Order: sequence, then C-alpha cells, then structure tokens
Amino acid sequence: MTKQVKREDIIRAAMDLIAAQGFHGAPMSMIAEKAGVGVGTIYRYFENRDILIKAVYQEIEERLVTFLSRDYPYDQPVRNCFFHVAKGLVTYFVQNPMEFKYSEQFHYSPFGEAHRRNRIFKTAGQPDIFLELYERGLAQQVIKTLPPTVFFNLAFAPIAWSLRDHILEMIRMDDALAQVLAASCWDSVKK
Amino acid sequence: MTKQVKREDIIRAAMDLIAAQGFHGAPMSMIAEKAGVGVGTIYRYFENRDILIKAVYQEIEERLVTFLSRDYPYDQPVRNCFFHVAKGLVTYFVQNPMEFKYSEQFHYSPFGEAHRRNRIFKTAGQPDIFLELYERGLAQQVIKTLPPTVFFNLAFAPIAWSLRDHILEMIRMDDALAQVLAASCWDSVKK
DNA sequence: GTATTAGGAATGAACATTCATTCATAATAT
DNA sequence: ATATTATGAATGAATGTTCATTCCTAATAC
Repeated sequence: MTKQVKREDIIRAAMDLIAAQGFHGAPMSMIAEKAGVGVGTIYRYFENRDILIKAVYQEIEERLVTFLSRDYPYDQPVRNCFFHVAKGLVTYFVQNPMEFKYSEQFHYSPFGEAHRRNRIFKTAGQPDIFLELYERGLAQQVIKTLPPTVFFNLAFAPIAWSLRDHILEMIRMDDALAQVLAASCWDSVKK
Repeated sequence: MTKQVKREDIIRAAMDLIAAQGFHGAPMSMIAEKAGVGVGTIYRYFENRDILIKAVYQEIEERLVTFLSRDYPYDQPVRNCFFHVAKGLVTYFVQNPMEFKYSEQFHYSPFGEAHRRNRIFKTAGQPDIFLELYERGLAQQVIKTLPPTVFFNLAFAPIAWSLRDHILEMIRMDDALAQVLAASCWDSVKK
C-alpha cells in the first residue's frame, strides 16, 4: 500500500466517522480502526487531530471546486453561470452526502468560524467561482446591490439547508426540485 | 435566592458558555462556576448534561416564539405576516446573539438532528407560526407550490446565515439590510 | 431536631498523544 | 547470488489529562 493511499484511507475514515457521529463520536482509535491502520500511524501523516480535521475539510473543498469548475460556462450570462453552480452543488452533494455532512460539522464549529473569516470556497490559486459570479452580476447590473456575503447567503443558503433535508431524508431532492430551488434563489438575488 | 432563579442562572451560564466556546469548551465545572453554584447543584436541577443542553434550547425556542407572537398581524395578508416574522427574527437575534449562537450549535449537532425531525419551532400547545404562514400562502396562491421544508428554507435560511455573519461581525445588520433581506426572501417564495 | 438543599472533592471512564519496539524493504558487502 | 546491515514506516500499550457524575458533608430551612 503506497503512502498516498494510506493517507487517503485515513482521510476517508475520518470524514465518514465525523460526518456520521460528529467530532465527539470519532476518537482517533476509531478512525484508525476504520482506516485499517494503527493509531500511531495517523500521527505519521498528520501532526495531531486538529490538523487531520482541517486536512479533511481542505480535501472536500478542493474536490468540490474541481467539480464545479468542470464545464463552467465562463462566456455565458451570469444567470447561466449561477444555475451551473447551484445545480452543480446539488449534484455533487447528493452524490457525496458524507462530504456534505462533514462540511456542515466543520462549518459550525470553532474551526469553521476561523475558516469562514478567510473566505468560504476560496481555494488558493484557483479563481473564486462565487466571487466572480457576484462581481460580474453587479457590474452588469443583473443582481441586486448587496454586500457579497448577503448575496452569497440568498443564493446558496436555501440550497444548503435543502441538501441537508434531503440527506436526512426529510425531502427528496430530484432534478425538478433542484431546478425550482435554483430558480427561486435566482429570483431572490436578480434585479 | 429562589429555586427558579438558580435554575435560570444555570441555564444562562450554560447558554453563554456553549454559545461562545461550543459544547466542548463548556465543562460542567465551568458552567457551575459561571452560574455561581456548585457542580453538584446543577444535578439537582438537571438530571444530566444532555438534559441541561436540551432544556437550554427549549428555553430559547419558547422565548423566541413568545417574541414573534407579540403583535402578530393575524388578520393581515400573508405577505405582511411573513415580514413580521422575518424582521422579528432579525430583531430578536440581533438583541440576543448568545441565543442565536447557541441555537446554531444545537441545531448542527446530534441533538439538533433528532429535534429537527419533530419539527422546528413547533412549540407544543401554541399554533405553529411558520406552518400557518405556509398553509395560508398556499391556500391563497400567493406563494410557489413547494414542500413546506423548502418554503421554510427559502424564506429563512438566508436570514439565519446573515444573522450569523452579523454576529461574527462580517456584516452590519441594520434595519435597511433586514428590510432588503426580508424582501429578497419574499421574492424567492412568492408566486 | 429533622428534612431539604448546596457544595465540591473523589472517582472512574474516555481520549489524544507518545514512544519503545517490531518488521519489511533497501542498500551494501562478500 | 547470498548474507549482512541500515533505514524508517508502522504499531499499540502506556501515559497523562480532561471531564461527567457521584456521594458524603455542610449549610439552611422548617
């Protein structure tokens, strides 16, 4: 087993356990067992628990941004780009519910608070898809004049909450619902 | 000091500590100290930690519902009622940031998941303000045809996220912003 | 004087982290 | 080609700490 694979096993195990049980319900010993490695081994790959937790989140963020960037309709109107992102979010997280639950745990924790201050979804190097959307929308006067955070909240908070409801099996998120949801969010930010 | 007062002191101390530091950062000994009572005393009022945590949340929910029910414009159009609730939420939580942060912590924890299944903000006995809004909106055909949860998410998720941003001092929530926010949320659910 | 309430030291369970030891593989010598 | 040695990855028992809960004693009420 290569080094990289083992690292990924640990990340996967931590993600699944924390997503399912919360930070509490996932002691290092359990993560080690699920990853099929010794406890000590984890510390060869991650300095300590906090660093592991942050690494898992970074992994998720990177995968999401990569997914959303695929076929991004850069040269099309803001509205189309918004739908691409909104529906991409739904598609990605419906397919990867553990990633979603982990992100939520992370987000609403002391880690997340620190992280959010820097800026959500801003991955070093890559252009910020979300910010680009906001700035172009403002410049072209197709969205309301709002602080970027508020725009972001109107545009994506209902999607996040609905994804949560879907994952908890309180609603069923299909293409039709995703479409209505995205359209409604657009209604709330469009001029 | 009466029994009731002591109970409230404990609830307040738990709320403030957990809101500020998370569930982790608020051991019983710290709650006791902040409340000005012995650790053992807490166990005279609350069977165990989990029960205390749930009691704090119930307290918050009750206060909120009471606040929102005051001057509720029952006989006015759905739209007005929606604005009453939306702005009431903002007013209440801007004035009571610890209540907001605690609710968030609670909501995104194993406790919250269990709780949400029953139904958010449904306080036994009182009519459910939120559900009433949805049902009347549908009946009068002033809102889109959506599952109740999705309606709820569109209507209130952006407000919750923005309250969070305000409390973390990333934006400033004043009356003007609350108004725009409420109006935008309404835009997303209105027919 | 008795009953009830408060207090906080003591207890034991859970957990993150460490570190001495094992073991597989690679490097080197013969 | 085979034997010997070196390297460092992997391991999990041991350690020290934190914390919820208990329970005995003190204070207070009646």
